[in-house]
Amino acid sequence: MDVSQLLDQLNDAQRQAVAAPPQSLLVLAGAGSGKTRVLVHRIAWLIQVEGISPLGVMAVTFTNKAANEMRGRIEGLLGIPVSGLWVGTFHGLSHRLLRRHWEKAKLPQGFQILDSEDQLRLVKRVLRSLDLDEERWPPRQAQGFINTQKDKGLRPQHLDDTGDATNRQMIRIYSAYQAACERSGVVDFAELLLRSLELLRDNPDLLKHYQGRFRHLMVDEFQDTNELQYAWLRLIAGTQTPVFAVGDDDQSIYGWRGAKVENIRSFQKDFKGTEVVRLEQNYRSTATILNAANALIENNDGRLGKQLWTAGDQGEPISLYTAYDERDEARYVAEQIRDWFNQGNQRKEVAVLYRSNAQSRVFEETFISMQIPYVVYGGLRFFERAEIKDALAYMRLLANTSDDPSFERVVNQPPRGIGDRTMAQVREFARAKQISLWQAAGELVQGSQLTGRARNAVAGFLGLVHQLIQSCEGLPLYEQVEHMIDQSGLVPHFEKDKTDKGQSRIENLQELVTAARGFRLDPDEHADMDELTAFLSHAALEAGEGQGDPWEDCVQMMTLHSAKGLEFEQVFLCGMEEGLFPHRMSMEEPGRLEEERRLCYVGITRAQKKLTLSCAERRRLFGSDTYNAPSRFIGEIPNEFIEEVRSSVMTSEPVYRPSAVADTEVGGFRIGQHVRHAKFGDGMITNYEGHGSSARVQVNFEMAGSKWLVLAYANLQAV
DNA sequence: GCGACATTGTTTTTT
DNA sequence: ACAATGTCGC
Repeated sequence: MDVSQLLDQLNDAQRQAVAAPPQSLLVLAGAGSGKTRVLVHRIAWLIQVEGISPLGVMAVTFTNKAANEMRGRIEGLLGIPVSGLWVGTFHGLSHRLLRRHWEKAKLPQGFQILDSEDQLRLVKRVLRSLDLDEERWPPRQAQGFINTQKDKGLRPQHLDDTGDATNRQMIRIYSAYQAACERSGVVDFAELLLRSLELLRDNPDLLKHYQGRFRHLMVDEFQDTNELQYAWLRLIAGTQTPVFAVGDDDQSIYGWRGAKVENIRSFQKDFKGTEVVRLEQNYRSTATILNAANALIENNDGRLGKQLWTAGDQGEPISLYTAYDERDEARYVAEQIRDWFNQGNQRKEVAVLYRSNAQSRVFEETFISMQIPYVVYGGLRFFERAEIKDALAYMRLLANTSDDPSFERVVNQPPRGIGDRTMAQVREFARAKQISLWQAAGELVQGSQLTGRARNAVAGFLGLVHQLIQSCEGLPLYEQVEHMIDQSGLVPHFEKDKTDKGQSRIENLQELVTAARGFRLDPDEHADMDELTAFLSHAALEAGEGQGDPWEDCVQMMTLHSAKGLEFEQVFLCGMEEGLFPHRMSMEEPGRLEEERRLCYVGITRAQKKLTLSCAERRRLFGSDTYNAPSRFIGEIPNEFIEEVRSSVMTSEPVYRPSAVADTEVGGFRIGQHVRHAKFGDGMITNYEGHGSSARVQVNFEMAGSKWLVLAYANLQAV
């Protein structure tokens, strides 16, 4: 393609970024400002104009989807398939390095990847082996601790024993967990990154090789990087390689899982001579929507600063619907969508966005009853289904018999009489001799420790896997999967469940064969792997699509988090209520509240033409009624952009609708009332939920701040 | 090994 | 409210 064309399609700021001299650059790309476009054009520019070989470019993203899209668009732009260009996720690229240099990384060649669920199972097992009570040491907390440490680049030996008993125990758990991983030849997600970082750091020749190879690094969604990812980037970049980082501090919504927006600031210090380019022209939304978004985000402190603008029209005002309850809210949205569709628009151009997944239910019920097709994003994905994970565990044992987590998973799945008793013996034996469960089981069967029934059962399982290994030798991947499904006994086992659940499990197993048949080795991605290992890694790193039928014209339903990066002509932002959004768990801390606000900003900026906000006066949540005030975020949008709407039809609501007094009164107190508490002093009731003895009120105390109190115990005095 | 019953937690999610 | 675990008795 003609070089000049690369720049022709861009605005000034975009062009400045794309054609920048080869130095580090920070692109602050507002929502809808053509971020991916700039990234893709920059790569094309480097290859075509700067004469950089595709081999010299690495582009890192967070999701596989983003990586695939980027690769596709680069190839579209250049008109040829680009091989040798490393485009992938942090985890995918780390994985690639580890497979290529498994020996130097001190990993077994057939190492397997644990997803979060596998990891949690393993943590539980480690806790049991340390004889720790799960009540006192919640597995999830231990898992969180381990991942947090790894995300900071810390190994157990780096952690200080602060003298705190909890901390000491956590370090002990982390150590034991890590030892279990090493013995089994498995790595968790964080380990992929940390291990590859250590690989490069501890092998200067390797590091030099990769630093020499990659002449340019590109990072997408830079605001979402955590400490470890940023350290990984810095290591690979070294002192010479320019990094092209694209991000938006206003769209940082993953702080809760370790993302550090601060990395954006550090970037300018860590990479000397970094230029900053702001992309502020928005090509997505109407001026009204953008102005609302700008006004909202102004309420956050410490932003790098950005003002989105558009050359387009004002567009329609933002609608605000205040519903009686969540059913009324869903009904209103459904009607609006029906009208929209009847006016000749597509349903798939409409998104219903909410803060938490539980909110989707009412919408689903309403859409079904009104016969509006919809898709919900973000359920269980294909490779995460229990039956698929069972099947994959068998396949993993074929690849690596010392994979203890997989052994544990299927040793008695389907049930074959190997109970806790027997497994306890096997585990103990394995621990004593420092060998894998597989080896331990083998030796126990050989020896005389196991008796009659248990011995037969274990021998049966070992024989089954042995036989699978032999019969799969040299077969194409999908035939291996077929063999495994035939011989494992999983199908007869699931057949016992006569419900459609059992039926669908069997269908999924069939689907796994299809997936295996369709699996193609990618020469870049899977260079150092056999077909089975490549397939298993693919399954762990790319869990497959959630639900979603791209052919049907469906309303799109998803959480605000999963909406990031997407756009729709019409967007409904639902459940705009204090406690729900901002979520109750994030309301107290200023930092977390700001993240909620950014989430709202993300939601608003998804809309191209029309945005509707909705909230409900009463909402049934966790079994009891809650009465939430409208979200503060609604108030942060200037009134001039908002138009309150009423339902077009009379609802049946008045039948149940209690009087205003009854509505806001509980146990003799009402919202707005001033009360006194023995310990917290004076305050005002701002909210309540539940009835009778379980009724709780939220009181904003003058001195002690906002608290939820159970009315029955709080002994509040009216002031 | 399975079904019945109790307990528990319930923001967001990728890899 | 409700689903997803965990526990217990046969």
